[in-house]
Amino acid sequence: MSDLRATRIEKAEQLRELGKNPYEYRWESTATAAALQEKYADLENGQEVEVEVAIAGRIMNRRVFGKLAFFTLQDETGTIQLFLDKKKIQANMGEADEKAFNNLKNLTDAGDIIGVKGSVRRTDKGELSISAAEYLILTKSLLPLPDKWHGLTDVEKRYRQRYVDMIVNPEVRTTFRRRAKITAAIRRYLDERDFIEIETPVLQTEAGGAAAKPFVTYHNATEMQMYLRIATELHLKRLIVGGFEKVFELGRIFRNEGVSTRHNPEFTSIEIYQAYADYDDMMALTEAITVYAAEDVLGTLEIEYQGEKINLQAPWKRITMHDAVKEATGVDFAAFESLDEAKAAAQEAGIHGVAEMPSIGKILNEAFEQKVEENLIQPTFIIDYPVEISPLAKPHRSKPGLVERFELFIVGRETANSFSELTDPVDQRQRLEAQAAAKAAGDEEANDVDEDFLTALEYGMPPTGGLGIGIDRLAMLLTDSPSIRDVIAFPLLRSEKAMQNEPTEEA
RNA sequence: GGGUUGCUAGCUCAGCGGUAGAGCACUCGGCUUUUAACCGAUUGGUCCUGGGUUCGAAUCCCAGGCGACCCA
Repeated sequence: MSDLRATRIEKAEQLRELGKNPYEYRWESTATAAALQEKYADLENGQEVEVEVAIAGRIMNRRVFGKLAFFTLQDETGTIQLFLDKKKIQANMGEADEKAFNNLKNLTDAGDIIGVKGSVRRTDKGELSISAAEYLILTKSLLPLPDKWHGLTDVEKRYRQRYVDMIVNPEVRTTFRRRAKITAAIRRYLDERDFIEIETPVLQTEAGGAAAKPFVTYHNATEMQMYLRIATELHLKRLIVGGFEKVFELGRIFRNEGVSTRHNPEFTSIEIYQAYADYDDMMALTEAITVYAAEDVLGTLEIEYQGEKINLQAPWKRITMHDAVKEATGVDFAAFESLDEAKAAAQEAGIHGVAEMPSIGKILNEAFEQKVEENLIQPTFIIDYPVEISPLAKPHRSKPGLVERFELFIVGRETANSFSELTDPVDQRQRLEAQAAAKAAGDEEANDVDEDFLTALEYGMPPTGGLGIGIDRLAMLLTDSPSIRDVIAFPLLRSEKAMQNEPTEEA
């Protein structure tokens, strides 16, 4: 199907022969489509305003008559019609180009990018338009746009060729504009409170700070195997040791895991650490940041997600993991003396896959994931986790066996995770060594001991509250997007070409 | 990992064992108030790939590829 393309290359060539550059250098606009639509909303049909405006954008649609043409022009803000009258264009451009109007008819296509100068007028039929006096073709497009009516709906194509998706589905651009506003709002909020953003390494010799399988890579010059970070936690804590009291990093994290509507192997988190604070402070901060971002982006705290009404008004519900599980299953895991007792009760309550679990804490967590998580629609802090699943959190000040940790759930999804950070280097070493042992025993989500991190802790870290927020999931919530791929501009997809060169160590 | 499902023209889709189709887009002709412009004519295909069954396969079967949704 190179016919269309060949025709357009030929048109570009014709433009060159006419002394025009089909790939121009610059254009100065004085207006945008949306601003004009707003400013002249009350202009009556058939009325023209004698102002000169300059605008540029992509031709989305062409309706061409013998001596008159209507183009739909799209810029980043929206669309506006071009009213192209042969007489007017020839009167203005005719001296230099006697075929100016015909060239517009014959050498432009839907998809081309064009600059236009003219006056503002509302046509007899009521469409606000720019009545063109002159135009300049800025970029000749060689490929046809998708069907002007049905657009681009093939999901795979939309992801693989997101630029086309963005051209023809304006709501996609709205989503990414909103996502940018979310991250900007969060940074502004933190900046105003004297948090500073410090960039920590993506390439690391030890992956740590989370339970996840890392991507492995190799640095030639130092002959080191390296990992892409799975969290920013351990380096941000080093900064706290170093004397910073309020730090954060909003950036990309990599986990070598599957793809789903909630997971992409690279995603964005923000981790925030505040010295002399604890997880109660972090709960308040989580609420404040989310509320601030929602108000900035949506102007309201009463939002709708996939048809469900969500109220972000703080304070949010807080409930311990034990109580949440007890409410849902009737089982009180705090009451068990032995692992077997807990397993039996869990199985009785219809919780699957607990037979091999090594601790009551893991069973509790499993019960939570199976019976509670998906029902946490309104923002809810689940607090006080078992120590077994929280190797970086400080022991609870009053509840043995638990740590001071919370996770935030909204629309059934974990959206934030936070602790009073563990600052005892001896305790921390024991817990990391247990993780390393688990890795040695085959747990792919466990990682080795980061000795340098422990050294840092031994120099002394102040009491610290830490918080991680999943930016993609927050963006999904605030853009009403059902899939994480909708809020990632270029989500990971398998290569279209079958790859034969993948190394698999699986036997 | 399992289940369901999709892949046909640039786009959106129909065809489901008997000569590969429609609308839009493209090309050509006509047209000064259209907005899915209209009227007329034309053009356009690795039916995802590879095997198999059959006189005959886009269609049925097997394997694979790339997606989507659901489940553990």
